[in-house]
Parts: sequence; structure tokens; C-alpha cells
Amino acid sequence: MLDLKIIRKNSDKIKEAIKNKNESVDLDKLLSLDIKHRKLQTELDSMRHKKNKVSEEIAQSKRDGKDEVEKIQQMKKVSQDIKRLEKEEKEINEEIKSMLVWIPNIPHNSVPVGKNSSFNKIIRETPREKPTFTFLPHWQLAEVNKLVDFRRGAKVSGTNFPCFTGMGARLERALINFMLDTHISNGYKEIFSPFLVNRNAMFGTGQLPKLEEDMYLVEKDDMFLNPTGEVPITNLYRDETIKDENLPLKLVGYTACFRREAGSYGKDTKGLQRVHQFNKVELVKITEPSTSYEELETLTQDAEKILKLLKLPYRVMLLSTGDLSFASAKTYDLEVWAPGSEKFFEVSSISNFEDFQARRANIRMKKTGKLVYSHTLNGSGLATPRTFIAILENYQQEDGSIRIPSALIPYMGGLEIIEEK
RNA sequence: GGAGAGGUGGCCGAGUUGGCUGAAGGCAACCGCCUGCUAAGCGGUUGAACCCUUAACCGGGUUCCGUGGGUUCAAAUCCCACCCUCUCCGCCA
Repeated sequence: MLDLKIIRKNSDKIKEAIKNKNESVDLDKLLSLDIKHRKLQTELDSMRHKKNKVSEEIAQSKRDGKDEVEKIQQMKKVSQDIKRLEKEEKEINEEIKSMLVWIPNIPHNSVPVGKNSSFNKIIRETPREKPTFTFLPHWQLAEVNKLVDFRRGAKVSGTNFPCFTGMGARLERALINFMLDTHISNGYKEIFSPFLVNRNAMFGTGQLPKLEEDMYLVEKDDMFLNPTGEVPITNLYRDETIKDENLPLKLVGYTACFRREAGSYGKDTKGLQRVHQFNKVELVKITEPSTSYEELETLTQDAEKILKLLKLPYRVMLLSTGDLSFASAKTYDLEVWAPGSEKFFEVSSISNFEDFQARRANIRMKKTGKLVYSHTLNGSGLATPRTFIAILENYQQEDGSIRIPSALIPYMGGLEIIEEK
């Protein structure tokens, strides 16, 4: 959410941001409602002022033992008028608020302007080797080595609920533990959060109201299945003022993530590319405003470190305005190369939300005695399914077996090669 | 699920015969004084959001005692609904 005061003063800039992010909000309507609202509020305030003053006088008279029949009668009328105006004020205010939550965050100056992902910019890229034999895609490798049971996963849940089995399950668990350990030793504090989150949390990080359709809702309790670790972890600090000496807060947590992926059937759904339930290790930072862009760079490097240690080829993309999420001001995507699928897969989106989430979630800090909204950032470090894909496809051998990246061997109980058994 | 207790400022904690309580008292923090240093002591300051005004500071005003309604000239205080926390019992693991 943006500050209404800032919207007033920078309406042109906001309009441009809305356009560049492919959103549509009638900002002029909002601005005229705002003017109307402020006028009403000023009027109301002066009426209340009068009411308070006269009530005070009545109280004084009562104490002196005098009756103030006329004043009471007069105030009766004023109170009614106030109530009427309050109702009107409330309605307009609600309308303003409901429009405000649909205004996206403003992209940072360094973000390339463009309609869609084709305007994204490659920031850096690691070299990749040409396959020396015919590389298989991961779903074949997973099947040959019995690592994922798609059929039985679908039986107990539904399509795109993969079930990891045997060494596949072990590899999934190894990835999670390896990532957590790496980030913890890098100064992040481990969090193991709840997986069901309430509406306030979903609103706080900006998933609601825009993305409600993409979430699993437990209707009976009006709770959502966690769509990404940023929701429970960032919202841990909702409605709190964090002591500035504790900033930046660096948090890491494993979460299972659930997404409906509504409308994406048939698109990139083969194997583990796009699934309804997956695992993720999430990095969250809460920082003071002046350092958030430096923190974005180091956060990106911290996530990248996982790919480096796993020796997977990847590239870092700077998202253009059209590809930027609703709440983000600037985002880097990490894309891992999968030679069997001959595709790059997004394994992490690292974003600076500036104070957009903090304003919604009311996360503040004291800076030289003044309360300000802190900045929030997050990024996956990493999402496992596509990392899993990349390992299978990059580490496959001609006979269909898969080598284990050296960093993961200790997490695989010393196992160096996965072979069909 | 049942029974009870409770939700007040950064924290603790008064305040339920409605009015002088944005809120006593304490703690913490900050500023000053005092002291050879430390501790203690003395005086003062310290909530948030919003509106008007201002280049900004200042200033003026409104709102806020879990949330939302209601009663009243007037509500932290009375009434209704809801939410949350804690304790005990039951149930499930």
C-alpha cells in the first residue's frame, strides 16, 4: 500500500507506474474522493470541536448544580448532524481504502520499463557446457530412477501433487536441509512457521486482495494454505515496532507452499515444473529504509550461493516493470538452466518491497526518534522442485544415473550416485 | 466443544455510582542539576493516526482505552455482537 499523501503529490508518477505494471486503477476518481473526504473531515472536526466544548460547559454547570436545558437540546441536534456526516465520511473513507489496496507499488528507477518478461534484463550468467550425449528431461530421469511417483501422488491428492519416493524423497529433504544450513551459517535466523495463515497476514504481504483466486482457502476457518514463506515469516512482525539496533532482521525458514495455479493447466505442467504443493526455503529481511537496496543485492547473492555450491548453471534477471509483482519495487529472478528440458527455470524471485508491505502490515522502526515504516525484502533460497529438476538434468550420466552434487553428498548419507534399483 | 478470567500508553498497572482521565501511580527512556567516578538523589520531557496551517518547524483541531454497533447532550466506564489471550475440564493426537 502506498501513502495517500505521496499519491496526492506524485499522481503522474503513480499513473505511470500503474500503466507500466499493467494494472488498472482509476486514480483520478481516487483523488477526487480524497478531496471530498478531506473537506468532509474538516467539517466534521469543527462540529465535534463544538460538541466537545459545549459538553464541557454542561459538565461544569452540572458540577455547579445548574441545569443547561437549552444547551442540551441544542447539542442533541448537533449530535444528530455529526452522526449523519460520520456515516457519509465512513462510506467515502471505505471507498478510498478499497481503491488504495489495488494500487501497486512503484517500480524503482533502475527497473527497465517494459510490458512483459521479454524486457527483462540479464544481469549475469554462468557458462554452461554442451551435452555430450542426448540429455533426458527430468520427468524421464525421475521415472527411470523411481524418484517421484506422479501417479500415486495424484491418487491421494490430485494432478500436480507430486510424491517423492526413495532417493527422490531423500534428495528433496537433503536440499531443504542443505539450504537451511547454508543460510543459517550465513547469519540468518531460522524460523519454522505455521503453514495456515489468516486473512490479515495475506493482506499484509500483498497477496490479498489481488491473488485470492490463486490460494487454497480453508473456508470453515477462513484460513489460507501458505502460498509462500514470505507470508508467515514477514507477518511475524506485523503491528510491531522493531528496535533499530536489531535491524536488519535476517530470517530463513522452510515452508511447504500451496498454490492453485488456476488457469495454468497444460502450461509448463510436465513433471515438477508447476505443482500445487512444493517446498521452499525462504529468506526474509526487514531493514531500515536507507539500506534496503544494498540488502537486496546481498540477499540475491545469498540465494545465488545455493546455485553456486550446487554447481548449477544459472542467470540473474532484472525484471521489467510489466513482469514485476504487484507489491515489488524491484525484483531479481534467479533462473537455473535445465539442459534436458532446454529451458531456464525460475527458482527464486528476490524482491525489495520498500515500505509497501510494511505499511500494510504496520511494521515500523524508530529512526532518530521518529517512527518510520521499515523496508521488507524476501527471496527464495530456493524453491526445491525446480532445483530438483536442475540437479537431475545437469548431473545425469549417459546410463541414466545421476551424480549427487558434492555439496549434497553429506546430506545424502554419503551417497554419490543415484542409480535405478 | 464446556466453564471461568481478562484485553487500558514502550512495559507494569489504577480507573465500572457515565462528565474535570489521552488517561493516576510505578518502571523504562531522554534532557538538565547535583556528585571526584559509579550508584543514589532532585527538576523537567516522553503515545499514535489523521485534518487544517506552514517551504519546514511551530501552532490549532479531531479520533484512538481488543473490534464493530447501540444508549446518552456526554462512554475506557452502561447495553449488544464479535475477535483474541490465559486457566481448568472434555475430545483428538
